[in-house]
Amino acid sequence: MATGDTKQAVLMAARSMVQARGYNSLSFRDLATAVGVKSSSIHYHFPTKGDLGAALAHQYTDEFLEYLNQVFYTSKDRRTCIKSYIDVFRATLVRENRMCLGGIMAAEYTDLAAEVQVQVHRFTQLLTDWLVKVLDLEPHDRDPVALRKWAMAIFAAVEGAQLVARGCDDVQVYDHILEAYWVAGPFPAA
Amino acid sequence: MATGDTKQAVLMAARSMVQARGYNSLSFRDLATAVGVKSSSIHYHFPTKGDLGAALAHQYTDEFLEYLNQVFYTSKDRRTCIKSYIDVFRATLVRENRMCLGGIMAAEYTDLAAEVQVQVHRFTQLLTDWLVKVLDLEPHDRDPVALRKWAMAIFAAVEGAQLVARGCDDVQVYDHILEAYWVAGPFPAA
DNA sequence: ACCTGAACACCGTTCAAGT
DNA sequence: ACCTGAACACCGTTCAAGT
Repeated sequence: MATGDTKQAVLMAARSMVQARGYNSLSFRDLATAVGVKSSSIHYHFPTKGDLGAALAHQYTDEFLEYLNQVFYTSKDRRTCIKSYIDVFRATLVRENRMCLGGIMAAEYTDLAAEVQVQVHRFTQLLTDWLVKVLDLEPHDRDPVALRKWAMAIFAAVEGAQLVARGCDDVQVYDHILEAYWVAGPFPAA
Repeated sequence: MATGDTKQAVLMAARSMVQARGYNSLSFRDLATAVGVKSSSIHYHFPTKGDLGAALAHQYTDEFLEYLNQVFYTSKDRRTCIKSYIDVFRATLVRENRMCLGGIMAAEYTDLAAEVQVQVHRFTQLLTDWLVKVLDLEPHDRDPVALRKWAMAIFAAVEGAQLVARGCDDVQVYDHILEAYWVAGPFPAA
C-alpha cells in the first residue's frame, strides 16, 4: 500500500459514516474494520477522535468550496448559482438520507472537541462568504452588513430544510420546503 | 419518594442533557448519577434507550404544543403567534446553547431507534399543524397544499437558524438570520 | 514509518438477587 | 413495586512492542 493511502481511506470512510450517522456515533473500531486495519492504527494517523473530526471537516469544506467556486466561475448568474447550491444539499440527502457535515456537526456542537468546533465555524464562514459573492452578482439595495445577514439566512434556511427532510426521511419534503422558499420566503409579509 | 418521582426526574434530567449534548451522547450512567440512582434502575422504568428517547420526545412535544396553543388562543394574531414561536426557539438557544429536541433528533435521525424516529415525525407534524392554523388566521391566496408547504418552510427556516446559531455559538447569529427572513425571505425574488 | 495486542475506564443491556 | 451488583460486549485512548 502506498504512503498516505490508509490515512486517506480513513478520512473517506469516516466522512460517509459521519454524514450518515453523526460524529458521536463514529466508532474507531467500525472505521478500522471498514478500512481493513486495527483501531490502534487509526490512532497513529489521528491521535484523538478530535484530530480525525477536524481533518475530516477541513477537507470536506475545501472540496465543497472547490465545487462551489467552479459553479461560480462557469455560470456567473445569481439564480443558477443558488440553484446549484440547493442541488448539492439535495444530492447528499438522496444519498442514503445523509446530511451536510457542517449541519450535523452544528447539531452535535456542544459535545465536540474545540478543534472540531473551529472547523464548524470555518465551514459556515466560507459558505456564507460564497453566498455573499453570489448575491453580489446582481444589483441590490442592501449594505454589506445586511447582505451578510441575507447570505446567512439562505445558509440557515437550506440547512434547516435538509435537517427537517432528514427527520421526515423524505426528500420530497426538502423539495416542498424549497418550493415555498422561492414563492415568498418563509414569513408572511405583513 | 412518592410513586413516579424517579421516572419523572429521569425524564427531566434526560431532556436537558439531550438538548445540550444530543441523544447519542446521553449516558444512562450520567443520568443515574444526576438523579441519584443506579443505571440499572433506569432500565426498570425505561427498558431500552429507545424507550426513554421516545417517552422524552413525546412529553416534549406535548408541552411544546400546550404552550403554543396557549399563545394561539390568547393572541389570535398571525404575526404575534409567529413572533412567540420564534421566541421559544431563541430561549432554548440562550439556555446554554441548547437546541430543540426535534431538531437535534432529526440530525441524529438515521441512528435513532424506530420508536424515537416516530416521535420526531410526530413533533414535525404537530408543529407544522399549528403553523398552518396560525397562517390561516389571516386571508391568503394559497390552497391547502401550498399552505402546508409554507408552514413547513417556516418550521425548517427556524430550525435551521437555531442549528446554525448553535454552530456559531452565538445567539446574535439567530437574531440576524431571523431579521433577514423578515425582510424578504431567504431567496432573491428574480 | 506504520501497525499491532493488551490494558484502561467508559458505554447500553441483561438478569438474578435483594427490599 | 422498585432498586441493585455483577456480568456481557461494546466504546476511545494509551503504550510498549513488533516490522
